[in-house]
Order: sequence, then C-alpha cells, then structure tokens
Amino acid sequence: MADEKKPYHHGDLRAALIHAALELVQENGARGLTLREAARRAGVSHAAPYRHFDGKEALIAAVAEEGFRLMSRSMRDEMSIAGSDPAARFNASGVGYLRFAVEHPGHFRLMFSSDVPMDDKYPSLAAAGADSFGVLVECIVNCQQAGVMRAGDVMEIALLCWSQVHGLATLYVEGQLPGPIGGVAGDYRKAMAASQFWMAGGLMVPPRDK
Amino acid sequence: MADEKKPYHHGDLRAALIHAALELVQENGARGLTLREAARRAGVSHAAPYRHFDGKEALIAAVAEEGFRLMSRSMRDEMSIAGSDPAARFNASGVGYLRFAVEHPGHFRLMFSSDVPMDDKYPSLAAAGADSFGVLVECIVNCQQAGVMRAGDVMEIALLCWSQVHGLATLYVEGQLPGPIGGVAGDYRKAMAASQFWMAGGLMVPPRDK
DNA sequence: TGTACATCAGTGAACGCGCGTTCACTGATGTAC
DNA sequence: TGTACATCAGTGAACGCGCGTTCACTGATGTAC
Repeated sequence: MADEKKPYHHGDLRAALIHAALELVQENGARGLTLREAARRAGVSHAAPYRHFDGKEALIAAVAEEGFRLMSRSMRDEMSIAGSDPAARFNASGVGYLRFAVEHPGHFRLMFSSDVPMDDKYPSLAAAGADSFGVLVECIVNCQQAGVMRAGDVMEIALLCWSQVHGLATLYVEGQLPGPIGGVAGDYRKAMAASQFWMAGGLMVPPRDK
Repeated sequence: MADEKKPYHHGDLRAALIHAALELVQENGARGLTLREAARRAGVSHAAPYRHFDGKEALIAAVAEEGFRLMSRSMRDEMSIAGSDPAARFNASGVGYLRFAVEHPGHFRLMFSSDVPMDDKYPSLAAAGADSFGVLVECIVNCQQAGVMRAGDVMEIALLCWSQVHGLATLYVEGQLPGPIGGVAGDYRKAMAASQFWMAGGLMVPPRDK
C-alpha cells in the first residue's frame, strides 16, 4: 500500500481518512485525532481532507457513525448465533455490545465522548445511533411478548439494560477497573453471563411483603 | 473577589487553580482545560501554576482526586440519610453516586476520562478512587451479612452494581439519552429506584428449572 | 526591636510546536460534439 | 477517433492561534541573631 507508486488520485480517500482517524483514536485517544495526522497516514497532503469533509467535526461524525453501524452489526451477529429464543437473543445483544467495546475500545470511547457533534447537522449519525438502540428495544419487546420479561415501559427498561451493559463496557474500556474485576469485565461473555444472572433476579433477596 | 486590589501573593492559588480547572471542564469538556486559561481565571500569570503543579497532568490528577473525594462524600451523605438498614444504605450509595454525576457532570466526565493519569505517580489520586469503590464494597458486604443479598464473590457483585450505576450516570452525563429516558435518568432518585427494582429481581422472569 | 539573608510565590518574555483552515494552483478525469 | 473544455481531487505555502514549558527576574515573607 505504501510501496505502490503513488497515483495522483487516491481512490478512496474518504474511507482511508476514516480508517486513519480510527487508528489515531485507538492509539492516543480523542486528543490524538487530528486532521493533519489523518491526512499524513492516508499519504495525502493536509489540505486534501477538505475535499471530503467540511472540517474536523465532520470527520469525527463520520467515524462515530461508522462505529454505530459496526456495533449494530456486532449485536445482530451475536443474536443470530443465539438462535430464536427471545431471552437468549436479548442476552446476545448485550454480548455483541460488549464485544464491540472490548475489540474496538478507541472507537467505542470516541462514539460516546463529547467530541461527537450531536447537532441535527449529522442526521445519518443520529440514525445510526438510533438503529443501535433500536436493536435493544426490539429484543426487549420480543421478551415481553414471549412472557419472559415483565411488562412495563419499554424505554425505562431499555435504559436500565443499556446502562448495565454500557457501564460495564465503559469501565472496562477506560481501564478504570482494578486487576481482578478488570479481568472479569474483559471477558465479555462471562461478564454478560453474570449480569444476565443479575437481571434474572439473582442478586438481591426480594423484600418480603409485610 | 476580582475587585480586591491584587496582592502579589495569591493566598491559595493551588485551590483556585483546581477550581478554575473545574469550571473549564464544566464549560467546554476536557478539551477546554488548559493551564493557561486556568491561570487566567485565577488572575495569575500563565507561569504561576508551575509553582504548585509539576505540569498539566498534575493539575488534572488533582482535579480528579478532588472529584473522587466529593463523590465519596456524596455517597456517604446519602447513606447517612438512609439510616441503618443495609439494603437502604446500599441503594443510597448509588443515589449518591448518581447525584454527584448529575450535579457535577463535567467533573464526573473528567474523572473517568482517559486524560487522568493512572500512573503510580499519583498515589493520592489512586487512594481517593479506591476509597469511593470501598464505599460500595462495604455496602455490599453489609447486605450479604444481613442476608438481604446473595452470597458470592464481592468483587464480581461490586462490578455489576458499579456498572449499573456508572452506566446510568455516564449516559446521562454525556447527553446520550434521547428525551424521554434522559428525563428518567436525570431524576437520579427515580432512576435508582428503578434500578433497585431491577436488582431485586423485577426484570426477567427467572427461567424455570427443568 | 532591627537587620541580613534565605526562601518562597509570583511575573513576563520567549521558545518551539502542531493545529485547523484558506487559497491559488495543477494534475487527472470525464464528457459533448 | 480526436479534441476542447468543465469538473473534480489533489498540492504546498501561508495565515493566525493557543498551547505547554522554560528562564531569568522581582516582590513578599519569614527566620536567625
């Protein structure tokens, strides 16, 4: 890729820039993501990106959007493997979420950082995010219909489920977990199994009705 | 404060810098935190901070450390209000965590960002973080001893509890939540009540033993 | 109580740096006739 | 098939900026005698 004699036109600079941006985020966090360095890695002058993105913000938006798409895919992949049982699929969506975070920590971090613009200026980004959330909602509705999850406001339940998995993912990805529990969280299948146990009511002893 | 005739010595520049740094993070995120601007706000030349901090990293560490202390206090305050019942205190620790995040979103964000150095270079920061975590662990142990929480590896349980609350806090603080559920999460007492319900086994219908 | 001196907490100029963005430009590509 | 021309995708120099950090300095404070 670097040894080819360089043609004047890059071919797919847009994709190359997104890819480079990702590497940068992975390596040095959001601070490491600069237009100039991304251009450098794509083997192109620092002004070239402006042919494909309005500015830095637009590049970040594109990276985040791709992230949500990859995450949705990861969730759906796990769900397919899980088969048709609604509870298993619900659980699998969480596994997919965690797997994405563990495998692409930098990407994950950027997606949920305050650097991504949440304007109406990037509707396709918003759509990609909504789609990921939709996968979870769909799982919950299916569980409710199958009678394996209590009835109740779907959004509220989704918030709790999302929080659980997102919290796990965040703490792991930020490296905030001390050794022993870092290991548990890093093993996303084990972590999901544990949280599934929790979700099934395994943690607290329900208070007796008086 | 700004109208006093300025003495040559500041008085408590160290604290003033931490305070200014916090404002900056609150206003413009981690990117907005610069030594020069913090010095500016403290009414002092841009070189003065070097009398009190080794460099930017040390300032960030100090800010994060203060954050963990405030968070621990918030948790303990709620626990005191909750009284002596172990389950109530456990729940209150979560309320305190969420309250801190809701009331100091910028501080919270910084504390868990990858900008805070997690070297051994800042042992008091590590200690402050460990103390916060210790509050949670203590609550869990008390619940187990009182028989209101299942026995089991404390660290693993702590990880799950922490994830739940941290996820809620993070999603809220990052403004990632769409309108309706953003409201639920923003009301930290309501959110904790909901997640408490979950923890008590209210979400999934436990699978029947075959 | 007064004085010499060390120490401490600030100042302000200067450094080098990499950044985002703009601009006039040039090389490559595609299309109309 | 050839040619003129519009369009597109890059280049490279230049801009202004704010940053972190260093340095020699000076004003204020405290302490020993």
